[in-house]
Amino acid sequence: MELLFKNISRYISLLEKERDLISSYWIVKHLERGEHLLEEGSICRYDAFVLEGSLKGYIIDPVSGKEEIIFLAISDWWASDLESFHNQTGSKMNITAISPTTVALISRSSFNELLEKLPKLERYFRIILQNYATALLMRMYFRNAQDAKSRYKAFLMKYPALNAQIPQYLIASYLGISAEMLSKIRAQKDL
Amino acid sequence: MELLFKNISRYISLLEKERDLISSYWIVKHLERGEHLLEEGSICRYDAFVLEGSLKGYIIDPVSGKEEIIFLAISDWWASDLESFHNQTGSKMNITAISPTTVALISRSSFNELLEKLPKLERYFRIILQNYATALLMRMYFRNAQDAKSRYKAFLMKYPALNAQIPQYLIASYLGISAEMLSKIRAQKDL
DNA sequence: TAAATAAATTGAACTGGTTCAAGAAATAAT
DNA sequence: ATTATTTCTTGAACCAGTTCAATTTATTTA
Repeated sequence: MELLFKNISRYISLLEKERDLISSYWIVKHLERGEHLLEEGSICRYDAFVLEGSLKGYIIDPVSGKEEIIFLAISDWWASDLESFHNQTGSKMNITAISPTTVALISRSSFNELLEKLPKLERYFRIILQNYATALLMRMYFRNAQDAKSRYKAFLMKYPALNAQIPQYLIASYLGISAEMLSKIRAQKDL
Repeated sequence: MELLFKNISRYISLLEKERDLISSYWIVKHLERGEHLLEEGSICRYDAFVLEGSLKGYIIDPVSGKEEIIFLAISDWWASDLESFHNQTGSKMNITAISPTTVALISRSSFNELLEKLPKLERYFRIILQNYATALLMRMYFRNAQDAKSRYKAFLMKYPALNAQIPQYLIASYLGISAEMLSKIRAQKDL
């Protein structure tokens, strides 16, 4: 939980008793490799902050049955289906542990209650969403504007920690390229 | 400005004097067709809310010199380079009026001051950013998971107003396909 | 309303990346 | 340790969508 406080403290300052208040709203949960945090069709009951391990968020193509990676999350990242969590509607997404993982969870009702009791958290969430939206916009741009190799190079620069922890075929899908293509790119000597 | 209040009121309630306070922080500006709101390299000084008309946000490819549409914005939408605005750093983006356009502008310092005086606006911005991030994630997903035709069909369903107001070649770029391809898709009878 | 400019269309040649298939290497389970 | 499973690699055939080029249609502007 220390990790979450540290993350929040980057944007707003917290008093001792505010930390305690925040703490009381969260549940820590452990997931085995392959265990689901969210399954397609069900409602995203919890917003998750990753304390340790790694998760993948993905959509299964109804035709080919293939996983399309939507996001990857490791320690110090958030992982949930924003839409499903906030509207409490059925999710199109699956979230599954890639490796043994520990997450801090908060339910929708707790989330609302916590924000009412501690309105300055609105600011924290506003800022991290701002950063998230910026990152997403660039990720989308790069998918069309740059070829597979440049995208992988940019990914290596930006997320070395992800590259080290996540299997290559999932990174390929995250980048919007086939696993075979990424393998061929990595085989090239001029990276 | 009434449009902005209406937009905000969808998520939080505003008192008469709060509206007045908000009003005092905004500048209304008119842009001619082709006029720039933001140019690559310069700092995004204002966050813009579109009152009337249409804007395009785009990045010019350094190699081909082609415009890559990042976003399209019409009446009742926000339009700015979030990253450049919040960090006051040089932008990679251009924002230009597609047609004669009226925008409401707020500077970074006014934005901060306004949020301090009226903290409940944090909540408004948090929620619209949440929705924005959700929309972006889906837009990115569709670019890889669906073919050009399905993307255009989904676009027609989701943004009929955009389709009616924006030239076809800009919509093509927004969807991540060539103008020629979109022309061919539209020529097909089974849309 | 005519000339100039911008936008849309169409066809042919091309290509970056996919898909399929089959084997090798690495990792996990017993 | 050995087996089972998952991940990675490599090559060949293929294709959705691009690029280029030339023409038509629509929209501005003087």
